[in-house]
Amino acid sequence: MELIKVRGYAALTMAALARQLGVAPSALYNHVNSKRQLLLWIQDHVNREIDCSDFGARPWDEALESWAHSYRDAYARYSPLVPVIAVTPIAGSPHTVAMYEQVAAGLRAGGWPDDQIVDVVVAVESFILGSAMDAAAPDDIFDVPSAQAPVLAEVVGARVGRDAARAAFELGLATVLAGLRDRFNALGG
Amino acid sequence: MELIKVRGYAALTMAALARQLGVAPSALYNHVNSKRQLLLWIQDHVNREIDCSDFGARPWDEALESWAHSYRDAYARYSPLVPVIAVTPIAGSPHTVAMYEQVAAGLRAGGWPDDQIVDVVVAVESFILGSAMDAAAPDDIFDVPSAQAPVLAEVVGARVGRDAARAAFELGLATVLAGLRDRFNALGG
DNA sequence: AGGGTAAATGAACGTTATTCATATCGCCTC
DNA sequence: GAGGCGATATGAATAACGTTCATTTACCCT
Repeated sequence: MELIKVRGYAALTMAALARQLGVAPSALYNHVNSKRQLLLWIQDHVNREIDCSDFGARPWDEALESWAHSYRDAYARYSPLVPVIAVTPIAGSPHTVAMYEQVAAGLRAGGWPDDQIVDVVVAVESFILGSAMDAAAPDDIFDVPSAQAPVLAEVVGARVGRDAARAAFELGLATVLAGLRDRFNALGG
Repeated sequence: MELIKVRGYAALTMAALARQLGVAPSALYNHVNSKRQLLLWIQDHVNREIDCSDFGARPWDEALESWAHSYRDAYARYSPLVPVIAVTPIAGSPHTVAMYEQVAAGLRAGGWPDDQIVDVVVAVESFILGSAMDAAAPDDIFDVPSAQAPVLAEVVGARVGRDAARAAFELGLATVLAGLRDRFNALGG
């Protein structure tokens, strides 16, 4: 984790890690099966930073909101992990399992039907992980000559504020939560 | 593109591409600067598959819906590209720029204010790209021993149907669109 | 005292993307 | 038709990378 924080994610190589530990690269393989497994350990560790404490303590939508914020902020700092975690089974990552258990229990207690809970979680998580990747994008990603795309150039210029990725995330999260409340209220019939 | 389709994405190596073309690997560098640039060409080509034709022809929310479907389906087939496109400036990818121009113009014509259009697009796109990555995940990604996480195990079992990733995407997209309509209707004051 | 286990080592391998000096081919101009 | 130039192909080479393996070292427990 220290190596990633100091030198950046690309610097996390087996050789660099070994050097950091004052050890030969091959020695690492007495403790970890592969680099992929190492990344899974890191992912499970990062997931400990995610705050699920509002589930059970507050209404489901507020809990979902603070969870989403915490989740996005954690992976905005470790965005190269996103493609890994998106396709990796969670069994074997205890903190990850514990997180999902808390989220699922919170939604169930909030009144969501069992057969929609996973889809709701996956949908929200897809948005979160997409936003975390977007947070790693350069600020000028949409810059384009106005001769080529006049409308686009104009609306990009109309965007105000400094942290553009965060603003888009906030708008999107508010939108998702509003939509989920609509759906939830329509459940009763 | 043929190489990816037949052998899978991991098989797209500079050496394999050269062999496919009946040429030495080093010869490729007379035509492309790096593998990253090659991926950007592929991305721009994939973006041609995305259907934007409803923008301008139908209401903004319906256009956004068909665009999102088309976008997700395209990148569900090329999910390893997602982390690349999420952080790459669009200038220099003509079809990509044209796509965003059409989306931006459609939202503006639909009545969205200039200063929210980019955030709306980025938010929807984050959800789409997250969903595209999720589509590449194994079906049993959430399988977990029920002793470890009883609620989670139960709601995972309660999920019905075959294409789980698609179901989550449909639920999420409907949710996002509902939330956007709420926000749009609240604009007038 | 000795055996077994955990951990470290250096050398090696195969796979990447990428660079470079050199060579070939074909077209345009004189 | 000769000469040259630009575009392209080539093979050899390099630097990372993850990973394997046989071997040694160190230490704890009996």
